[in-house]
Order: sequence, then structure tokens, then C-alpha cells
Amino acid sequence: MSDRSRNSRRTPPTIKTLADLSGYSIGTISKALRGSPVVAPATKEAILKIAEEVGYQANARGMALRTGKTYQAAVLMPVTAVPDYEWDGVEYTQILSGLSQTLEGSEYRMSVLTIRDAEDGLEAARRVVDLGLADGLIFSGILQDDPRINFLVEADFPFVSLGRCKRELDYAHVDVDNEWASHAATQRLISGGHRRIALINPRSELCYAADRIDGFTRAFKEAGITASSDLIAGGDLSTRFGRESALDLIKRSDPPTAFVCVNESTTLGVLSGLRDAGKSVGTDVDVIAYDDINVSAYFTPPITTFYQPIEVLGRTLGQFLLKRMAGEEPGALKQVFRPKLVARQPDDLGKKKV
Amino acid sequence: MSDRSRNSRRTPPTIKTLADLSGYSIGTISKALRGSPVVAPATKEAILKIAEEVGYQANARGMALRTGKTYQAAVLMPVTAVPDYEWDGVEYTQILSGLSQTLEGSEYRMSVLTIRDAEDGLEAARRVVDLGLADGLIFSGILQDDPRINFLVEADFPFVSLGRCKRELDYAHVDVDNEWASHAATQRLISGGHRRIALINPRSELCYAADRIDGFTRAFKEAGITASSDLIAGGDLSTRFGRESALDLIKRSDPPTAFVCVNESTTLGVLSGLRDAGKSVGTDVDVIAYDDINVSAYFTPPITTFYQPIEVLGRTLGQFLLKRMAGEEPGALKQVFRPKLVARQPDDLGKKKV
DNA sequence: TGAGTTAATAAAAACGTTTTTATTTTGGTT
DNA sequence: AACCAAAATAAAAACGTTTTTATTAACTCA
Repeated sequence: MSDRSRNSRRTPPTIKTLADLSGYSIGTISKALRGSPVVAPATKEAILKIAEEVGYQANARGMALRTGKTYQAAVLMPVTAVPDYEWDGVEYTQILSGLSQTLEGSEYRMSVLTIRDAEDGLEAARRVVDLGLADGLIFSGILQDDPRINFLVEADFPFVSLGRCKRELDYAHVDVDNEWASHAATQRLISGGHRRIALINPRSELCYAADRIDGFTRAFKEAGITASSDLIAGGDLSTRFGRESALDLIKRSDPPTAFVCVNESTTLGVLSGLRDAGKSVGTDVDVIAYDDINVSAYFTPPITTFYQPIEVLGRTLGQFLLKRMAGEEPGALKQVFRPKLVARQPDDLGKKKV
Repeated sequence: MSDRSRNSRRTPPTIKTLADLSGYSIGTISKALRGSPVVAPATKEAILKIAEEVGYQANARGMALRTGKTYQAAVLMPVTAVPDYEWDGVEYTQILSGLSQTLEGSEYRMSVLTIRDAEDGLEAARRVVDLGLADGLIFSGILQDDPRINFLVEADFPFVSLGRCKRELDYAHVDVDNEWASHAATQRLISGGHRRIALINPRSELCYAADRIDGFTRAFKEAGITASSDLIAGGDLSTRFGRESALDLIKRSDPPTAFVCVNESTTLGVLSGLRDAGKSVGTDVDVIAYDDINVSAYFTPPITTFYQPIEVLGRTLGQFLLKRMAGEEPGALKQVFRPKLVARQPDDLGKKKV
């Protein structure tokens, strides 16, 4: 073993090594290794055996140069714009983890490019395409009219987005049914007697902010009540934003009796703000959250959430991307997940209020 | 622009393009581009001008094959072993973000390999070294006797670890002064009158678990009190673990009056457990946390923490790795950060108890 | 037997660089 | 004017693959 490792440390075996060892030419070796049907079964077997013995591993750089492929899938990871390192962007460990699980079996590796916003992401996407930095791309934080999607569809470059844009384009994507989740949460509160409900939402450029507003207003409409659209707050998804929004909303003249939050970070902030405003969640006011990481069970108090582990989405992203990189059309590569309702509170305080 | 992009889309300019355009040979072009002193200033300038005009970008695959370098820095990212997607491993977005900030200016890109544990990490490290998947490596979760550090030091491969092992080896690293932080937290509680203090710690294989125990016991020793070593809990750093530890510890016959927690996730769990055990933090029991993401301010109640944004460590990791990859010796590439105390509670409940 | 196929393999070219070696040009000395 | 060294550039080789083209060997069938 020390011998093998010493050898492989000096100069790893190449196709040439195998050629010398087996007596076949390098072309034949290459074909045998990638299972071309033109090479005779016996020689193929012999070559494979030698390759195994000597611990041959194809040199990625050689392959890359020849084929023009990189065998890399790139992920655009937004680096938080929130100052002071607030809790934000947590979901990316989950995305990367899920993604890598599906990439693991393949020959692809994962590279991460950090971006500041969607515009910066377009820059990065251009670099990936023009310089051939990767064979496929994954990104999230989709805008209503997302420049990255526009560019990549036009360039016909394989990608899968986490989230959908509003334009009618044919592209692979994975998403959460935000309209549905927001509607379900709002409806739950309305049937709990609430009439004034606040919506803690992402910035309005983000496409799913609109989806959530749609679901929110649809629930009111269906109940025949005027939607409390004046209680919609949009911003970065930091804990601080949640807190400040809650503090602002709760001291309005006609304040909300309930909150629908977009993620766990803002939820924590909302809970913090309500506490400092002297409101007790579950007694004075109800809060329903959306949760990726199963953390709402530990909040004070535990609150009702719509739960969707992003890692599952990450796995699907990977599957779709592999298919796209293998040349499959985006047509069938679209999936929308519905988060699961985890009811931890009755959320019917509104009844007592009336 | 449409013209340029169309051109570059078809076939990006190569050195050969520049050779044809300029009349110089490809060798000269190459030397000019990388600033070799042997090429005459005038021709160098001419070549650079043409390269600029035509938008030349060196082909990474060609460079990689020739030089044997990959221009990639790999990060070993632990994919959480905790079931049900609990809050865990949050800090990796910060590490990646910090790292990418320093790599941004360089010619290096960042690739991420997911691993299950340190042993799996050794496998990954071997692959990186043997197959030349990257030119440098970053990883964390260091064990007391870490197989990855042992292997990489032996192989003389550039790496920087987030955390230190217990063996006397010369390697670049960035770390938090866990002994100090744990000592400071414990001391604060002891001088607040606490005598029975619980320590919520990582699994004992992790090197910094030992550091934290060291600081913990040192604080007791200095105060001339017997350390409450029976109140040390070690486990994964999930919220669930924090909660279960708190519930277990608080119902002991001689229970703790205070908790020192290792990160924000366990802290949230501890707070949740204490609440369900009928204990009020700040009234019945004190909790001091360690925090990466400034989230303890929003807990119920806000609690005292030692605060150290990991992104800063990530930037240092990147700086050190660049130097290592440039051939610098590890000697000077060692830095230990002391987190900042953020006192949000008096933490002197122990006085009332006595 | 020998031409025509087919199967199997070898040889060569190519991907885009960098580096080493060879050649040409320039300028200075005698 | 002739020579030599130095400077500048060109040419060639190499990195490890894959793919295309060429060659050889083995059959088939009249």
C-alpha cells in the first residue's frame, strides 16, 4: 500500500501508462474505458482489469480540455447584503447539501459562485457561459423578470432555478407553492376569527413575494372580507427586519391581530418585537410561520408553521440539472412542492377579539 | 455588442486567434500575457491591446492541463447527520461567504465537497490530492487527532483548517479561542453566584469540545470551587439536543442554576427545554451562549453571548489559503480569534439562590 | 484464390495552454 | 568588416484526453 501510494503520489497513471502496460494504443484504451462498442470484449476486459490494478483515474483536466466540458455544476449563492452578519441565507447549506447528494453518484462536482444580487448573478452567469466555467447552473432568489433566466434561456445553457419568474418561458425549475402556502396560512387565521392580518414578506422584486400576496388576498376575497393590504411589510429576510416590522405594525391605529411570516428568521424577529411591545403570542396575537429547518417548534411559544425542508428541493434541483446537462429538454423538469402544515397553536384568537 | 457577443458565443478567442491577429507566435503571446520579462515592452503592449480588443480570456482548461493546477480551492462542507433537517451547520454559509470574498480578487474559484464526518473527509481529501481536484483545501470540525490534518501535512498539500487539533504539527489554521470563551462565560456565572453550571458541548471527539471543558474547569479551579463536571452534556449541535439536554439536566437531584451553551442552535433548544420545565430564564436560571449570527438578541429573553461572526474567520481562511497555495510556509499563518462579550443579562441569579 | 467487407486496432490530430529549445535579429567591439 | 553576445521571437514539445482517420487482420463469398 505504501508502495502504491508512493507510486500514485509521484505520477498518477495515465492512459499512456495503461497503453504501455497492456500493449494497446491509447485510443483503444480510451474507447475501452468509456465502453465504446467498437473494442473487442476480451481486450476491453483486459484493459479494465489493468486499469483497476494500477488504480487508474481519468485526469479531469485532460478530459475537460478535449471535450470542452468542465464536469462542474455551478451554484450562485447570494452572499447576504444584510449588515452585521444577521441570520440570513441559512437555506443555502440545505440547498448545497441536497444538491451534492444527487451529484454524488454522477461525475459532476459542485462549484459555488457568490453573488450580491440578481444583477450580479447575471454577471456571474455570463462568466459561466462565456468562459465555460461549468456545464450547468443552479440559482434562487428569482425576480419577477429575472435577468439570469432570460439570459440563460436565450443562450440555451442548462440550468435549474429554485423559484419561477413571471415571464412565459420554458425552463427547468423547482419551487414551493407560495401562493398556496400563503393562502392556507391566511385562511387558517381568518377562520380563526382574525380580520386584521399582517404579512411579513420578502422584497417585492422577488417573484415569490407577489405569489404570497396573491394567496394572502385570495383568502380574504374568498371569505368576503377586505384584505388588510395595508399590513404587508416587505424587506430583507433578516431577524431584524421581522422585529422592526412587528414593532411598527403593532402600534398602528388599527393593528393586526395575527402575523403570517415568510421564514424562520423573520419569525424570530416578529416574536421578539411582539414581546417587547408587550404582546403575548397565543394570548394577544397569533403568528403563523414558514419553516425550512424545523425550528418553530422551539420558539417561545411553539407556533404553527408550513414546513418544507429545502434539502428535498435541493435533491430535485440536482436531478433536474443532471438531466438538463445530459441534453434533456426542460419540458418535464418542473416541480412545485407544497409545504406541510404543522399546527402547534389553535390560531383562533381572533374569535375572542371579536 | 451583439456582434461581439455573437462572436464570442461561437468560438471564444484563443491564444491562436491573438497570434493570427498580431503576427506573433503563440509562445510570445503567452509570455506577454503573463508578463514575462523576456518579451519586448512594445510587443507586449501591442499584444495586450489586441487581447483587450478581442475580449480574450484565458481558457481555464488549457491552463489547467498544462500547469497541473486547477485554480480551485475546495471546501469540505459537512452535510448534517442530524435527522429531520434540524437547524445545524448554519455557519457554512458564512464560511463560504467569507472565503469567497478573499478568493474573489484572485484567480481561484471555490468548489464544495460535502462530507459526512471527518473520516469521510479524509476520503475526500485523498481524492482532492490524488486526483488533483483542487490546489488547496479548507475544512472545519477538527478532531483531537484529525486524520485529514495528518494526511495533508504528510502529503504537504496546501490547506487551512478552521480549528486546531491536539497534535504538535505545523499547519495553517484559524480558530476561535474556545478555552478563553468558555472560561469567561463560566467565570461570569461563578462571579454571579452560580455554583452548579451546566455546559452544553459538542461531541467529545471534536477538539474544541475539550477546549471548552478546559476553560470551564479552569474557571471553577480559579474560584476554588469544585467544577460541576457532572453537568457537561456532549452531542450534535442541533436544537433538539439542546432541548433534551436541558430537560435532562434540570430535573437532576442537584440541578444547574445556569447554562453555558456552545452555539445558537443548542441555545434555542435549551431555552425551549427550560420553558417547558417551568423554568424562567433570567428569573430561575441563567443562560450564556455563543453566537455567530447575532441572533441571541432576539431570543426570549435576550441573553448574554460571546459573539464572533464566522464570516470574518472565513475571510482569514481565504487569505491564509491563498498564501499557502502561493507556496508560503504555514509558520506565520495561524490566527486565533477571541469572541466579543455581549452582556444582555446580569447573569447573577446565583446570588439570590444562595 | 482473391476481391470485397467487416472487425479490430493503431496512428494521428486536436483541444489551449506553458515551457523549453532553436532561430533570427540587433547592437556593440575589435 | 567580421564576429560575438545579447535580445527578441519562433518553433516545437508537452500536459492527458477524445475523436477521426488509417491500417491491419480476419472473414465471406463467389
